[in-house]
Amino acid sequence: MKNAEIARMFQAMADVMEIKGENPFRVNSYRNAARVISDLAEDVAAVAARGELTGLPGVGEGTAGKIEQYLAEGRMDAYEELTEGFPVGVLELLRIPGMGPKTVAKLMDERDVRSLDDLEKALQGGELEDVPGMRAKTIRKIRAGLDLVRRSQGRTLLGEALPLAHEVIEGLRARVKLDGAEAAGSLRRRKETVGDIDILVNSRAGDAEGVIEAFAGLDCASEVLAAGGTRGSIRTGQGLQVDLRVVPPESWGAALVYFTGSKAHNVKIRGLAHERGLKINEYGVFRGEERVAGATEEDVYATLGLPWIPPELREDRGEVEAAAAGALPGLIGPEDVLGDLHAHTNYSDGVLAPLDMARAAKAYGYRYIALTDHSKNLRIAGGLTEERLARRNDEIDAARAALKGFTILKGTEVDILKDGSLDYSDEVLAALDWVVASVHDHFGMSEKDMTERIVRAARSPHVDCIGHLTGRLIGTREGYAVDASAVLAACAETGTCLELNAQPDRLDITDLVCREAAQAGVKVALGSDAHSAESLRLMQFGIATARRGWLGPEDAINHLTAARLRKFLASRKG
DNA sequence: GCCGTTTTCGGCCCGACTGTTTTCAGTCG
Repeated sequence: MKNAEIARMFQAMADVMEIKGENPFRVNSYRNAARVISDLAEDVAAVAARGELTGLPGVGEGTAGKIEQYLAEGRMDAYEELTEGFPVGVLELLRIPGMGPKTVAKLMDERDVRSLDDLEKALQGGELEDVPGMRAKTIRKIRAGLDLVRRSQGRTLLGEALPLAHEVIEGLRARVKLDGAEAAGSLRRRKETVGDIDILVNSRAGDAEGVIEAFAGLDCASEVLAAGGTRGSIRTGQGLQVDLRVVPPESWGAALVYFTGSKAHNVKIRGLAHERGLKINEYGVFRGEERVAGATEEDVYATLGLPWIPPELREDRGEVEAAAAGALPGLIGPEDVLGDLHAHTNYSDGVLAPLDMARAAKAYGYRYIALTDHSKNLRIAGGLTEERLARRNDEIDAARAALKGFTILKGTEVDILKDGSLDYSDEVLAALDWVVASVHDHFGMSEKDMTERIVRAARSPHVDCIGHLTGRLIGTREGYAVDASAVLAACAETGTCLELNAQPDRLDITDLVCREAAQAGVKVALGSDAHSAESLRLMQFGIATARRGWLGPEDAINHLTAARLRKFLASRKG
């Protein structure tokens, strides 16, 4: 599947055009194409085969032609022409907060800065100090931004890594027969970012070489770093390293435990093994020379007197003690999430009409969806004036009539203004079923001011939920400074929910705050923040984070049926 | 480059904030 690769190319072309100062509308259309392709649930090649590329929103003849050329020839003239002679490192510079295309172009022209390393040197040498229009504050901001990008470098979002891991495993299955294959490591623990992908394959020694050979021959392998008897290593087009290990059946469970980690978790269970006179490694559990377990994870944990521990918990955050005490939490799963509580329609910045979005949610298996379009303050995202909100609500009424057996909640993602007041009047908010309140501007406030701002919103009787608590964009933007505990305390007092935004680059609140919320008695509201039918499936990353945060079904408000949810909301307002 | 029950050409992407300025350019959501 070439979706990610093609999306990346359009994104890169947009970046280059922007630095070169080309027509911003044209740039935007490339970005739009990139987003549509990466959001696509199916293989873009399948869409192309049906001749339906131009049916995708924002894809016209030009874009379709480029995609078709890439699918047919593995290259794209437009991409090559644009990027020829353009230093690849320059695009990295755009990831620095506060550095946009103009600044990048200026530093390129005036100081020959062509990469993060060049920028580092220029900063150290004080070379930026006499660049026109650049003074101490700007330079400090760039310095801080560079540090942030450096820190996050080498990590890939779960949302990118997981589909890639599936692709690798499916690719292997298509070529060789496997008894079992699973992604281990931080990916299996569903950490928000991963450094690389570790894949284990369960196969007899005699078949190992064929597996490695198939692995090295995968479409996504742009470079083969190693290919031995039982291990292989490739690098994908996106620059992500994938390691493969072939493990014999008798060691499968032990290897899974060992390579899933975390390191701290493994240290802990090795300690337990030692107390029992056992030795545990990636090949099995041993008493002296004798292997006493190893074929399954359950067996391995059982030799330590423990039940199987879900991978998401394996961080040495008390899970081993809880397991020993028979007190592991029953974790929330996809089947427990009965509806999505954050989604946009084409009234604001989504792509589907309310009825179509509801149909998509129903097809996804939900019983309800909250349509939470932006409020008027957020103009760039098509925030709704009161008039447009009323029209959207009328359209929801019509959609309700057309879609029996499914509940559509009239919602909003209302901006929390600078002073903590809301972007709609109490009257407007009172008429809605579900109100998510989010911060979208003035990120630079002090922690004290930001906390007061959000707490004030949380205390509004019309606010059902605080959206993306910190506003972070993983690897791109630090969240705003906010005292999560203070917000939790306010939410606990008023019965306001806290959103777990499932977008893979947000995952906001974090796993740790999830756990704190549950302890504080604050319900978590899972929302995909979907802007299209395809992005409804991003919910899986929210669920993964909730599991890492030890949440059970009852900790999430989405576990309520539509009727109970309405009752709960009514009781809050009453 | 895309798009069209106002348009096949001319809009689309607006406004606030920041830092550098003395009237504005760049970034961001």
